[in-house]
Amino acid sequence: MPEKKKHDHSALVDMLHRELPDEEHLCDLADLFKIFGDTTRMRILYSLFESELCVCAISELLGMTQSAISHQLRVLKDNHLVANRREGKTIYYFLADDHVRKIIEQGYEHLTEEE
Amino acid sequence: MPEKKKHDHSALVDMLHRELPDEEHLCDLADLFKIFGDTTRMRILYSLFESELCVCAISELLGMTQSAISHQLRVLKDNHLVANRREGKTIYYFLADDHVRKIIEQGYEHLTEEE
DNA sequence: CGTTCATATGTTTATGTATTCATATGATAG
DNA sequence: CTATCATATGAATACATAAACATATGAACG
Repeated sequence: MPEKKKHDHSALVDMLHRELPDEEHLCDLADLFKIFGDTTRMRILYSLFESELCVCAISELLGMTQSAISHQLRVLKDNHLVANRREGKTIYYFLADDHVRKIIEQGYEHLTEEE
Repeated sequence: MPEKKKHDHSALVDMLHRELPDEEHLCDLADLFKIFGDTTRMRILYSLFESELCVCAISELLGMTQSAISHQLRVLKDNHLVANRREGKTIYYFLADDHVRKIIEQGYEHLTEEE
């Protein structure tokens, strides 16, 4: 039997290992928060709190190029945080889900209660 | 007076500009979510859901070097998501705030309701 | 159909950052 | 005060990614 040296946690570690959710779920969760973790995307999402907006309205509002906004809208759409509808040439984006609001509001609470 | 060309949103943009919270707040919010947006940090936080743990227990549990864990614990601590206490040579880390649980749970809900 | 407007996408570049490796701190025991 | 254990930190490297730029798609209109 192996000598027990130093700080030994094997029992605790074994137990917790059984309790932790799959790595995959935790990874998905991190990936979700990563989407919120960018100022441009956060500003876009916040813009859409009020109402749906077309791409060029968002560009003007945030003072950024249409390309930059389009790229980020794609990320948001791929992750089901926004959706869009077409009206002629114009495409309107809107929040896909009420969870988006809740997640952001929860984060906001953390910040404000901290100061 | 300037000719009105193309798609014009100036009125809408002006209005929304007044409604958007400061850039600073939105940036802070993105920075907060950025912390959750890393698999290692997410795994650490999840480990601490059960109970406080010392650094080397976390390292063993996640199968990562002590250094990597220490670096990430520093990020988490600087952002007030975890706190620690000393007991001799050992330092125990724990969740700093119940918001941490809530934010993660909210994200988890979004993921599960989606599939 | 060819032009124009709204949006999307591919590529490049610059910046941020997670991990590793080496080393430092700091507490305890002897 | 020296050795050892737990943890922290500094520097280097490797990888991810946001924005810019150029170009492509795709709808409407004459």
